[in-house]
Amino acid sequence: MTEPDPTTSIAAGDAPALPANPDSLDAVRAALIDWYEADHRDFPWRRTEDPYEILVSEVMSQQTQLDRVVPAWEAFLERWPTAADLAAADRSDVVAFWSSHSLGYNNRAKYLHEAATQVETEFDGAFPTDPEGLQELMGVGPYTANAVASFAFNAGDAVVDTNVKRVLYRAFGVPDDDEAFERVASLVMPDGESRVWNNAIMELGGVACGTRPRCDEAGCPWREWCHAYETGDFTAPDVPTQPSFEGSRRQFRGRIVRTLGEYDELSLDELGPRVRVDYSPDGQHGREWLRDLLTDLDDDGLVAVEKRDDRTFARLR
DNA sequence: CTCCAGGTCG
DNA sequence: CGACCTGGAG
Repeated sequence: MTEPDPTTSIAAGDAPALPANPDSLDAVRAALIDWYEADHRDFPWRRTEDPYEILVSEVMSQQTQLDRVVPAWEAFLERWPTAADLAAADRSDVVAFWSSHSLGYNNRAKYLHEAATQVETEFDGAFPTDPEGLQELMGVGPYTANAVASFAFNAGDAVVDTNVKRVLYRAFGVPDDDEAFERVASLVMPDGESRVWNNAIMELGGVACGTRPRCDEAGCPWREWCHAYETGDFTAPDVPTQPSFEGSRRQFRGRIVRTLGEYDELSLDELGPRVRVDYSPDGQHGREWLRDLLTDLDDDGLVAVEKRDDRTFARLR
């Protein structure tokens, strides 16, 4: 019989990359875990295995840079230390907290509150421990379910986010295809090691293999196997560029929620000028424009709109 | 100006 | 598939 060829690619595509030789695959795995355990950023949620605390960190991290998440995460947990505490809170308080801490996407505050309620009412106060169960929770999709299962219970599959995709694309020539990323990510993760592994590969994507690669500065543990390091081609998968936030509908939705978080209730003409300086009741950006935004926020369950005495009032819901 | 742990819902 | 959020860093 022939010896296994150590350069054979497991990844699809034409770039030879991930070693098929089991010994080499073990070496690839061990190198990353050793690198992570030797030194990594000390985020506070990496010191807990409480699924509630992990979930809060994951939801916050999806939209905000990690350094800015830390103080918000600590303040949130100080105010609502457990899922039961959060479930018992008024949703408007949770949304107001979210907005005042500039955490973005107020809908996620609503989802988090709803998820805590589900844990209390549908799961008897105990988080599901596997990704399938976790996905039952509002606002928890495949990504977050895997992350929580991994970091809280060491029971997840490989996490695939844009960081992981970029690492796999560069290092092993995995084609820019979601199924290929899932397959290779799952293959390279050592069985039963989701907690340390997912932390480690995301750390790699965050500090060594970002948009700007820092292979040598960060002491990347995969240099000897890395296709990009060998060729000098550090192209990364295309990430869809998002429309500018400035002046967008989203920006004004955010301002409305933040403003209502500071008041009990406001009429249209009280709210308008606080949301945009060029508000004029009958102008281009007037009552009609504002009422349209409030209607959507009402539909999203974030704001309550009420007509009284021929006037319209809004409050956080 | 673009990028950043962008993923989830309807 | 479109909508949803922020602001600092580079």
